[in-house]
Amino acid sequence: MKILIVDDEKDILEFLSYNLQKEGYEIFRANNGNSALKVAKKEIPDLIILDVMMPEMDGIETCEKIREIESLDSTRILFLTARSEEYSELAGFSAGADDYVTKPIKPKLLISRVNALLRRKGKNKDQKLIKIEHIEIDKDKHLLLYKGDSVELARKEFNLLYYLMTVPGKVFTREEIISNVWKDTFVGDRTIDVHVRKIREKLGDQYIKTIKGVGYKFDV
Amino acid sequence: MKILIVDDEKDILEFLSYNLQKEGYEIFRANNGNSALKVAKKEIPDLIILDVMMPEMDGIETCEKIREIESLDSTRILFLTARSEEYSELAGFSAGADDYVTKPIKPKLLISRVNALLRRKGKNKDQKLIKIEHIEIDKDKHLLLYKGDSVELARKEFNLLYYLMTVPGKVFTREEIISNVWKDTFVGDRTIDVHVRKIREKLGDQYIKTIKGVGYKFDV
DNA sequence: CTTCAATGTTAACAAATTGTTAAGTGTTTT
DNA sequence: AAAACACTTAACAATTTGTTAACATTGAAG
Repeated sequence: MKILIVDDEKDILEFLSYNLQKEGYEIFRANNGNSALKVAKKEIPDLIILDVMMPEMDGIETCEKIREIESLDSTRILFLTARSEEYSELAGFSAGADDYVTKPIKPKLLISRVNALLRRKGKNKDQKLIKIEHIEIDKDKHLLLYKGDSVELARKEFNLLYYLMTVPGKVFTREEIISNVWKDTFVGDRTIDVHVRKIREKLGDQYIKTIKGVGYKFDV
Repeated sequence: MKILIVDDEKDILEFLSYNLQKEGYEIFRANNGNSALKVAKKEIPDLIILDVMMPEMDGIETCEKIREIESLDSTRILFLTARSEEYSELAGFSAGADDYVTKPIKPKLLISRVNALLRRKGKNKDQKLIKIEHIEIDKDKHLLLYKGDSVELARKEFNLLYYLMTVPGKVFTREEIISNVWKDTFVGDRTIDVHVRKIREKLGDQYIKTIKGVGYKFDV
């Protein structure tokens, strides 16, 4: 994970770099907004730590400019702000910041916030588009294509198939399926079977395989 | 860009008008909440600068009323507040303010905040023109062309259709639609359906598709 | 090759969701 | 001020989806 630190004070740059490098992050630095933009465009960091108070272009403005850059739309932004500048918290969030930390900086706190931000970022990579042989499934569009033709699935059928396709070949137990597709509602024994049957009706029998005594899997 | 300044103190009105006019903005004035509402409805300013402390109707209340006016839903609101009135910061944001500046007013700071707000507003014009098959939609002109002919949609119908067309094919949940088209106002369950029906009446049934249990999508 | 638990199938029913109309309220235009 | 329009809601209709019960079939263990 790459982190870009932007501050006009050398001491703070050093201090942060040291602490975050220890955590295993790859660090880049800039000492003003313009140089930050340049580095960010080139390196596409996962996180940018911005000091609010900087001469020329301040953190807020830099943040706004960063948010205009398409390639950086998944980059997180964390602000450093003096405790007194209370306004910056609000302005910062409205400029597109994800979090902020007040000075004086406590390394432990900063690191935990950084870890949290990047953990949250990494987690968002659940696949929304899965393609296996002739079958494509797009969660956002709620669309299933079989050999290029759209196949209509009801919500539960869709969710069930999607869930099985997230790990092709893996056998999901009934228990796993219930807790992921049905969440908290309690349903009877045959419910899954009926849904599986409806999917098979529409897609053909060969894709969802029954492993007797274990569960179901999606396979080609 | 039009700015409406609302303050009961003549000096401040003068001071702000002078400074913002220099920046090239078209200025309107009001010295109380009621008159502000009248002018705003007529002129549809891009930004309203509101003093929090005013006799009769204060800034917060005025802001709330502004936010209830349909035609002003893309208008930004900036509060002027004395440093001491910290409560106003929170109340202001929850009333729908976009930013605030504390008195005493520093012209340079104010101007940079105003510029930032209006820049952000102008920025949202990516995708203001969407064309899909026979359907063209132009957000600025509030214009919808179907096979070259203009089709009149009411504001909510237009906003709803526009929102769905921003990502053709993607299913938008009712929740997403409510929070993007209706912002903070709370409306009942059937409201979306009724608007969808009206759009379908004018455009034909084939474009907005219902995904039962999930939401609606625009598709060709 | 039986046996029997697990799974498949069907249809009926229940539940959830959406569609439609009309009426009430508020807003804008004439 | 009246008329036209826009928006929301309520009430009910229509539709789709989800679940279950009842019975049939399957396939692995003995």
